[in-house]
Amino acid sequence: MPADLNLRISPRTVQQETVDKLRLAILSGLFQPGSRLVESQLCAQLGISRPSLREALRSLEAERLIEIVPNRGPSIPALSWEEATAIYEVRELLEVEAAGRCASRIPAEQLRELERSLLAFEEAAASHDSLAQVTTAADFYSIILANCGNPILEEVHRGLVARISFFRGRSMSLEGRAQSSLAEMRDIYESIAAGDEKAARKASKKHLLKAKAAAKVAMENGV
Amino acid sequence: MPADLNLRISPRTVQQETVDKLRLAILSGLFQPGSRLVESQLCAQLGISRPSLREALRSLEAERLIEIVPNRGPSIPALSWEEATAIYEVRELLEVEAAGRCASRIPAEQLRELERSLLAFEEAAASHDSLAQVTTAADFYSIILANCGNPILEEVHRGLVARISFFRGRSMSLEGRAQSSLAEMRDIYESIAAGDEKAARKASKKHLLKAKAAAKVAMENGV
DNA sequence: GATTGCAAGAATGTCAGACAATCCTGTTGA
DNA sequence: TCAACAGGATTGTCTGACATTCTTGCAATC
Repeated sequence: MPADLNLRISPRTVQQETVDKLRLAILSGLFQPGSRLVESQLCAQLGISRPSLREALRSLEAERLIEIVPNRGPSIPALSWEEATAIYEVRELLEVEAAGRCASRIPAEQLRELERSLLAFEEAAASHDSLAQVTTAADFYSIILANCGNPILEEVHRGLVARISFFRGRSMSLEGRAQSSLAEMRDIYESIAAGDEKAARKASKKHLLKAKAAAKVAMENGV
Repeated sequence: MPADLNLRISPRTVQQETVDKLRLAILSGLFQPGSRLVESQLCAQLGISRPSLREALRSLEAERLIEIVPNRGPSIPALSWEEATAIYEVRELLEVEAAGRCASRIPAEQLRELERSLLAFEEAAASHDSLAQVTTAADFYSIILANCGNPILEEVHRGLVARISFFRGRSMSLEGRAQSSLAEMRDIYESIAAGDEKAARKASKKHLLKAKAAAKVAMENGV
């Protein structure tokens, strides 16, 4: 029996469920940025006790998905454009690196998976379902990050992307953004498929810069 | 009155104090890797209640400084060399970028601060106090990261460095490591002082590669 | 009318105690 | 020797409580 086969069934605790539910709610924009989360209300809605909720909130605070100010409680942080820019810059650093590494080491099976996710995004881009666009695009990146050979890169990237999900939904719904995004992602895919590390980095960098620019436009339009 | 002047005095809560105390304890190696942290014991030692402790533990879990397995409780993760390598690689990515940016934008006052920290490390290197060496070296990086113009870069870097503190103490006590580390750091400082971005990146990269190699040796020696 | 001061209500920070579910360990029995 | 089991230890979760702090509306003052 392989040693790394983890047979432990990890029971899902109330706190884990709560973190997942709240994270999903935040990422899908259920709460307005700046709005406060009242513990007693959340307890009632989630059907859990206050200690369990507070543990979950501490986890989300450490992920920077919420802020907790002493004696004021938790709230959804309003991301400034400066912060978003900083995140995009670091994300670029990580994603470019991941794409480059991925080009030289992705297994054939995973490459097919990447192609599938590209096709899924193509379909979403053709429709006008911006939620599907964001989801399928996220899948595409996830596969790249998961195959770059560095789990930390993946972990950090996931954390950062979560924090700018607010902008990604809005920029994707800009006129023509989905289509040009598709073209850029196809470039990335083809560079990786060709095993061309340098091209993959270049394509990835270009994509990120355009995504950042689109996010800026979306923000300034105040969509 | 400037809008960004934060006059709010933020009261320190029990949970914050606890997170800080435990983090410090973990980083200074008070707990053996793999050892379990028993809630009731920690409560007694810290003089706090279990709910407060559990909140603090969730924060530390999200920072990846401890692991919490359902029904087994918190423990200090034993970092494998593969994980440490992955962290060193991402750290390299971030630190090289930060050094490069820093070279072209650090204010004169902060540059002097950087020089002071270099001198402090020099002093520590001359002594055989490896704790002082790690501390002063950390100060040196902190100043670079704080002046790279990207707070996210700094934040992510801090999180990663914390996780490999275990190795840094050990590698610094290798024969001659402190001295060669000093030479590398002086290179970085001088490149930054000269405003030479390219040289700063190069020097930073070289330093990181050597640090990683030293950490590997330290680990294999099983110090 | 605008501002200050105050008081009631709401929300948070923290604790104590409880109990079921799970894990760990040593003993017993085959 | 190995498997089953019993007991204690530990965690997951809840309820309830209370002091402290924040918020808000109203009254009083300039």
